[in-house]
Amino acid sequence: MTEMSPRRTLPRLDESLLTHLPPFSKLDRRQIRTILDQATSRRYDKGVAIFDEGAPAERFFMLLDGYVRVVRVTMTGEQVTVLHIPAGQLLGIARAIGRDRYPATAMTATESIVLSWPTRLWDTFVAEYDGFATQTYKTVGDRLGEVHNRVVEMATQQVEQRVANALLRLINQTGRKVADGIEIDFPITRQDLSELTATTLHTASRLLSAWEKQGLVESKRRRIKVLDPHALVLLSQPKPDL
Amino acid sequence: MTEMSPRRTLPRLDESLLTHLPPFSKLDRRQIRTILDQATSRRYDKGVAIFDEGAPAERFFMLLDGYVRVVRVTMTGEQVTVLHIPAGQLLGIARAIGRDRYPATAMTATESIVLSWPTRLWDTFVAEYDGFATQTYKTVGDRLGEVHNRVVEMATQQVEQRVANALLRLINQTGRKVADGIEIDFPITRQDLSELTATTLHTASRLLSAWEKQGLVESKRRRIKVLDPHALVLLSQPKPDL
DNA sequence: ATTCGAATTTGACCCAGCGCAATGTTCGAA
DNA sequence: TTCGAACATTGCGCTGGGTCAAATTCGAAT
Repeated sequence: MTEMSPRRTLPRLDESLLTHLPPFSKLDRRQIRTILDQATSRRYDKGVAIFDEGAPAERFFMLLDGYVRVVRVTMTGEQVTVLHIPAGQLLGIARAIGRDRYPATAMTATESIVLSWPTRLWDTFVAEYDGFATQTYKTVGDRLGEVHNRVVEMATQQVEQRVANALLRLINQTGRKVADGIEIDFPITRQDLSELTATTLHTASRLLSAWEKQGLVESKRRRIKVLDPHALVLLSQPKPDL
Repeated sequence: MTEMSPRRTLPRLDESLLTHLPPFSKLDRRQIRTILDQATSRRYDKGVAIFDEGAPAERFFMLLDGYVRVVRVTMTGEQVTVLHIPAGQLLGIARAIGRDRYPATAMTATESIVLSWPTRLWDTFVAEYDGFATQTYKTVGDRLGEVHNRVVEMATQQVEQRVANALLRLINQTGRKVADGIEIDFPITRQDLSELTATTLHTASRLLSAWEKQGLVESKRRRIKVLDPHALVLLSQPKPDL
């Protein structure tokens, strides 16, 4: 079950895989073909590390499908999720920021499909492919912004607000509309949610229970469905002062 | 007192100002001369904004002397210091990450001297000056790492540890050795310290008082001197479990 | 010297949310 | 169908640190 699928280079990756993704969107068919031919494709099970903090940055990656958490582990062993990366983004781009080791661990939050290239090709990509660098740096900027937001959130918001916010972000990024609400379309445990919001499993569970009683959400094990997003938005807002 | 010194282009900025700074260190005299001739130099009083979150990124900056805090303001008006920028770094480089507005406010933590250029020149610099882009992106990477650290710190550490850490960082970055310890060589209030560590003025004050009683630090108003850095390091470490 | 405001200190109170612990539920594997 | 492991719920007690309030000290300006 924790066994990995073998790494393999698929004989024919379809070009349409990349044509819509920002870093490659300006390229022509031939260029994309070249890029794909140099890529390695691999599937990862849920919950495994794509690369580890501190390891030499030998490859860089494009997340084709799935979801990845960027995680840091403290000296005392607890995990903190620093940010989430959705499908369609590059990751492990240490090279872009002048590092030769990965600054954090990337771990799949769901089963994922990932392309990768040897880091050696990075400079080639930047030099040859128009818009590649620009788009990449835009991504870096977005991430910087996201992490800034996390800092602000953690500094100023209550746990309840943070959890509400996290849920909202999740349904925005990976929400799937269903009959009576929006469902997060991948398995997420209370534990995951607590790591996202820097709280404990217990508090997260209590909050979800409370919300469920109020009819805001509905959740079975590992599945969360938001029935009333607007009410969550209200919760995520700081309390109106008296 | 809150009056600003007039912006002015100094007739002769000395080239040695820039030669040692990473983004420019690979350039020759003539190139640096050109860069300086295009620069505007300006002094800022302590506590004023160099640029504001959301404003069009019309210029980018090099902090020659002083200290700058990158600050975000929440909808409810409280300030959160996201990171600190020491002299010798670029700032306001929205352009580098594909933004056309500043994503946060930069505010002087001390009196500061700043060079700036119109954003229009950014692409020129990147294109013409070898190593400029690379070095800049390294800076971006460092900042990303720093903010990551803040997230981890805030997620896992107690207030006491965070404040200890903040002090240690301050003495590392701007510490001045004196007879019986290391002094932070710019005025810093308890308030400042609390914003750095996401706590309250009161708690920060209590902690410093306690440490002063134990002989770890010594502080008059706006001045902090660390007598026993090692003890602080111990405090900054998570408690050994029983 | 006197005044005034900013910075600091300290005490008293209180509560969000963490730790602990026990129990219940769901699901996949055998 | 049974079993075990992973996931979830909930009660209870406790405390770190936030809030409120008041007093004190320092420094700079008049």
